[in-house]
Amino acid sequence: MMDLPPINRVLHGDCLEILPALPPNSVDLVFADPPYNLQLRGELWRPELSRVVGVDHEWDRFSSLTEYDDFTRKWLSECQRCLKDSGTLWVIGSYHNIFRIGAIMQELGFWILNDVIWIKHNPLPNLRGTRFCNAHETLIWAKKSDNDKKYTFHYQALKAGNDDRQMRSDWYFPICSGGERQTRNGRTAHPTQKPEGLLRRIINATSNPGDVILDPFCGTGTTAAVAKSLNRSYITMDKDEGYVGLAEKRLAAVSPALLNEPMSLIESRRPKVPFIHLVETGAVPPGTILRLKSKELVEATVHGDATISAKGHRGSIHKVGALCLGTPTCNGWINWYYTDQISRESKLLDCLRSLPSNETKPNNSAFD
Amino acid sequence: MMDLPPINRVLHGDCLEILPALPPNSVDLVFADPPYNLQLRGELWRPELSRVVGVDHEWDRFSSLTEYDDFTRKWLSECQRCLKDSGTLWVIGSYHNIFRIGAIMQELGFWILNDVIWIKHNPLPNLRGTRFCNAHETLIWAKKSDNDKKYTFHYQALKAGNDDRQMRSDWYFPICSGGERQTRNGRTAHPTQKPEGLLRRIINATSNPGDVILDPFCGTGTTAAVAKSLNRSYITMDKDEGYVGLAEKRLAAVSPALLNEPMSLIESRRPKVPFIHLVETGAVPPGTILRLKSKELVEATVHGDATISAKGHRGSIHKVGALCLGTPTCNGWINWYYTDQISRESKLLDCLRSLPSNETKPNNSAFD
DNA sequence: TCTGCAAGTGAATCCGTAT
DNA sequence: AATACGGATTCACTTGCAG
Repeated sequence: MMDLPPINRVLHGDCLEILPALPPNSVDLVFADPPYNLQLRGELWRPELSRVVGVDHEWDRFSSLTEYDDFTRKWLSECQRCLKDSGTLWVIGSYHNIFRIGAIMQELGFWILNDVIWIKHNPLPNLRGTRFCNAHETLIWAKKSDNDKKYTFHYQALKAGNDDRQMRSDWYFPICSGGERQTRNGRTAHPTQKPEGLLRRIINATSNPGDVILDPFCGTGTTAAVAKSLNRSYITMDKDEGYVGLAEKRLAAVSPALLNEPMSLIESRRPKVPFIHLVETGAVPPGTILRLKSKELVEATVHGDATISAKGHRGSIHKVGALCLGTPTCNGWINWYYTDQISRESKLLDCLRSLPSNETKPNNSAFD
Repeated sequence: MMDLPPINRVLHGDCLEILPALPPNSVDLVFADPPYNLQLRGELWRPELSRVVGVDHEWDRFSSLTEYDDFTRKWLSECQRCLKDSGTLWVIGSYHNIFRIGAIMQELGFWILNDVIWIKHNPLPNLRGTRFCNAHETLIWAKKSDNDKKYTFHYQALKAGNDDRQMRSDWYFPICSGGERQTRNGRTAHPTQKPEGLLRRIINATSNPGDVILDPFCGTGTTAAVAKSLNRSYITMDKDEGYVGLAEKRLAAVSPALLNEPMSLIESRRPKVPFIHLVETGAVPPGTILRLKSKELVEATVHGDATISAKGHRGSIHKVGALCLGTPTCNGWINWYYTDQISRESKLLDCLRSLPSNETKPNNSAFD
């Protein structure tokens, strides 16, 4: 057991060996981005015949679910021991691993406070059209245990920074790219580097300056870099010596913020409501007739799948609009009119898009 | 074991007793909204499954977790048995129970296809200001097993309804309210009634008209009501006789949509012209030289049997393209160029198939 | 200096039918 | 059941270079 925790250094080694040597009840906040156990099979190619570089690294390979669970239980258990009673822990994962992590956390006695969804504006698309595009990752935020100790949560500051509305569990950040993305020999250094904005929100929201933050899976050192810039201390480690060196170099270039410097917090916007939403919520039920903004009268019928059909064409409001108008492109939102059922007025579809969704509810059950 | 499944009725009883009597391999789609407030051993479970009730904290935590796990394993296992090999299952939950459900699903051999986040426009705020506002719920979509049977997924229709962009894993629906909310004696009948729009998307996206949909936790009957309105059959049940009556009444008022084509219509594009057709009709006569879209010049000769040859390879436009490019796969239509005999321009083979739908890509900037 | 086009890329459990 | 093979499949963003 170490007498003093190894603060503000990047340790080289396996967290399962280093964590047991840390003193108990000494850490204020844990952020962990463990291997996801992706289990990729074949190669994946983009339609234009470039290959997707998947995560098929040694550190993400486990022989079985059981082996992954054992690994998870060990590092979570050690983090729990290191946490102060008032401390909290964040973990991030995807559907491959997050259910196992959450279940084990509950078994270890962690007290879940929230799950938070990081929604990516620019995820990798589903290239084969076989599933929904995987556009998010899940974070779990939990107390060390169901104790009475108060945990750090800057509710008011978060609210003030969020247009005076309380911060919700859906967070919007673009994936890490551009200058923030760490490189080695001109190539992406780590396949799963997390955006600094995400860490900035986590650390600002759930810790205080001077706190000790533990990240057992250092990678490119995002947690440590943001912690340092926000005047927190960090304890971090990685099995891969290359990442240790990279993180050390990155950290050397980070200077702590002087005061409450305004943080550049890059956020992406929430996606706009697609046409299918209006159909599903009953604002534009199947069978609705739309009219095109054109010289000749063109009428289209809305179908249950939110496609429309007119003049023998079927597809999206945009495609069918373009085909009917004979133009290469068409923004269906500002070219199709519907009849408002109350005022009997003809209105642009786009008007329905800006309505709060609770005003677009049907009063009848199901579709007739 | 029943000879005929009890289609389109609301059964009264515990799903753990009714499900075992259903025939195996008979259900196309399962939607389950399992409870986490359970009355077991005379003890009302709290939303937090790991709530410590008694003196022996460890024992109580594990006792309540394992009881919930046993319950979960049983109903999931029965649903899995009832599912066709091509069938898929949806479950919805919150951080209180979704991690246990997901972990058990993986242990039972379900193959997760996506986790999907239902983001609520109007969630209940966190009234005490102690956590992030819980503004979402998590859905898991999974195949019965890791088999090679094709599951139903209407990719193209979803894309068409989503402004011509593939549907993502973040879904936006307001919570159920207004006329859709079921009441009993003027009060909310069920605390967690799901919005019909959510079920509409699930059922439209992952089933076909005529399919059998199983919901082991009927509640107010949202799944059954939407299934009926979309011309699907349903099997559903509830322990609570009050809910059975309520759901029956609700269902009696639902009429199947008249206008309801299968979503797959949009996917059954007009049959495309095979390459041999172009050779036979003289559009690409034997002897034509094709050039590959690649850095080095690769030329191929078209033969009378619609094979091509280049660099010692002979076969389809796809196979030879892949061999010349060194890629595992290649869509020859969009990688081989021919010279238009009139304009003398180099054009993609795909142009000869002339698909109007390809010419009307929306201009994304028009939607911002 | 500015604009436009081409190329590159990101935690991915990613084909379907006929023989 | 296993294999063969035709051909279907991507979104938002950044960087770099040409003009």
